Amino acid sequence: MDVDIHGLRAFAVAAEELHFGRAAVRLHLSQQALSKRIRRLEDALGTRLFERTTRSVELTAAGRRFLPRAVDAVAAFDRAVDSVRTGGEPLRVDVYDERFTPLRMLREASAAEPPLRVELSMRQGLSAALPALRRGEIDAAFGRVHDTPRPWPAELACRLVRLEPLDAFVPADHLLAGREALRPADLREHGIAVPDPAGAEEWRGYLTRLCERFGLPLRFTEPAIGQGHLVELFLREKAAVGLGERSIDAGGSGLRRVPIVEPEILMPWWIVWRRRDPPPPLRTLLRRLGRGPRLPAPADPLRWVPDTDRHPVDA
Amino acid sequence: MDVDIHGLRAFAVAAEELHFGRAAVRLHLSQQALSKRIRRLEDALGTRLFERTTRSVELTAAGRRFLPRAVDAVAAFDRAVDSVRTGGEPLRVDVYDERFTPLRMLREASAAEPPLRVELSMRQGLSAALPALRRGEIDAAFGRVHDTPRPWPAELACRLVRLEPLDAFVPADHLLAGREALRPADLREHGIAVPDPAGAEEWRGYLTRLCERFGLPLRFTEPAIGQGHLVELFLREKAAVGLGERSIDAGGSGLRRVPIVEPEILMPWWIVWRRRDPPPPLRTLLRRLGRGPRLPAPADPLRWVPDTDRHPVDA
DNA sequence: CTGGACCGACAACCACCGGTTGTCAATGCG
DNA sequence: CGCATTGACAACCGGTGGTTGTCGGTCCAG
Repeated sequence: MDVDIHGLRAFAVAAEELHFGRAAVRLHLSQQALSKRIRRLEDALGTRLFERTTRSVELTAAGRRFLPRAVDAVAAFDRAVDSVRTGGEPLRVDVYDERFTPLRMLREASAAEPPLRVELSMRQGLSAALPALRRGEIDAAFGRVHDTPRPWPAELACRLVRLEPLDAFVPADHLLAGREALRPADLREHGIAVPDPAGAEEWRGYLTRLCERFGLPLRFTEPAIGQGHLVELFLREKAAVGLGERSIDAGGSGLRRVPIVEPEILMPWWIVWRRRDPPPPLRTLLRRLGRGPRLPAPADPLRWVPDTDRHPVDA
Repeated sequence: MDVDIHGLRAFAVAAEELHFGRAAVRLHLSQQALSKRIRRLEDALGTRLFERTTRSVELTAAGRRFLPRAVDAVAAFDRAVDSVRTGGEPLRVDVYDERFTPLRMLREASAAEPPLRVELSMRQGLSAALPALRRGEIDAAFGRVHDTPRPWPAELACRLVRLEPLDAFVPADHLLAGREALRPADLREHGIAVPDPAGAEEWRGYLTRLCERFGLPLRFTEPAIGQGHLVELFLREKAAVGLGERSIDAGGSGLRRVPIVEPEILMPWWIVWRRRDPPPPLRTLLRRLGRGPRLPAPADPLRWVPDTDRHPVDA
């Protein structure tokens, strides 16, 4: 049982409103929670701050005496917090490429309260991002950790943060364009086309394993530069099916998106960082990204990742 | 994840100590809990406040910027709480006996701003004070924690707060009255006389260890009731030397005080309280009493305490 | 008088917070 | 090399503080 600044703030707002329901709304709590909080404060202070009836709330003499001091303490607290909140270093994160999920995840995570300042880089693959991470040039990188050079560097930690479904993208006049959904086996006679992952060996490895697993012919187009270019590359395909993240915006381009199901083909996104002494904004980011999804079991008929991705890299 | 005043207080204390272990003691936490609390604060603020190695703790630039603001916020918070707390319950403290150091220490500490309301008791020994403390009848007690019954109760915390020198007190016509200072060995042929500590086994233990260490004959007079009575008891001694705290006022009584040096004989005063949820006035008192003195090393030629007193009781 | 609206508080529930203990890794020193 | 010191990680768990559901008291209109 202890007095805390949140109690003082709750008291100050309730004293201003003299109505627990309105004060609760301002504090983003339920009325009951506010009632409890004020009660706890009174118990901790050993005195009543409000006289309450079912219809009115009034300050006691002790409450009136306390109010200016409480307001002062809350203001001093806010000043202290604000004095340091504005001056932090930006978090430097590599998001692989703008077309993919990491950028969106990072945007969402960094926009929550308190907002994180973030500096982006797009090295298009952990081959380039991991050395930068190890040199301290960036604080974190998104990518696929399997099919990267072994041994995995001991100073790096990683965590799976997303399994992004891949869908088929075909021109509107493609044979498969009218389908509601496709199974991987449906792609076998057409084959798939994706932009060459260039230096990103981990994604080349992923695609190779995907096509081996489902017996799909694989062709790499020229590397894509931005989403618009990707859409163009897919539109050029006459037979092969473009394969891309579900989040790709194909609207208005003449490109049609068809979900792949049974199993969904999942693209595993991991975040990688230096284990030792991560800066607090990175901790905040990691917390906001959460514990990540569960990997599908080997025999899961509904979701697929490569077998390699079920094994830990950072033993 | 939220910033709170306890985080600010932890930061302020850690910034003052620049040593997490000592700061944790002051805050009545384990070191790990403090480490975590600081980490949480840093995460919530989005910036590092300390640079830590296994051997040193330094403020960052952000930490230095934040510190005065944090101190200000904590002070404003304490002022607010204390402004309404003056109507709270008095702090109940046992000071052993009016003749000794604890009463003076408590008076000084409680007189500081904001003043603490205190209720005294004098149970003359931790044998009586500890059960009262455990029963919640008092909030704290002063005494010597060694040579008390084992095991030390887990719910009780303690801290050394003073090492009070003992001096010799002799009638003006005593053989040793003209001396500027005495060494313990000088007392050997005369022996020492002190009032019987009655139920205070911890002080009986202390005196026994003292006399064993320096080969001093020890005699207990009748128990003393108040300082005036103590002075009378010492004046009655023909050969033996009275032993008492330096702070005893012997002026105008015909009693002469002679310092004991090389080594000074130090009386260790500890404060004891229930670990769990100490009331805020007790927190304030503990803060004002400070970290306490350093115990002399075993081989220190200038200051002496019993060997037992160098070992922790609250393991 | 009755029914409905308003308002703060009680009760039950539970996610998670923040403490503890145990242990580890890094560092410094004799 | 062994030992001491120091901050942090890991596992654990009691309890905190929120939520939803409900209650009792009060007021007012029909």
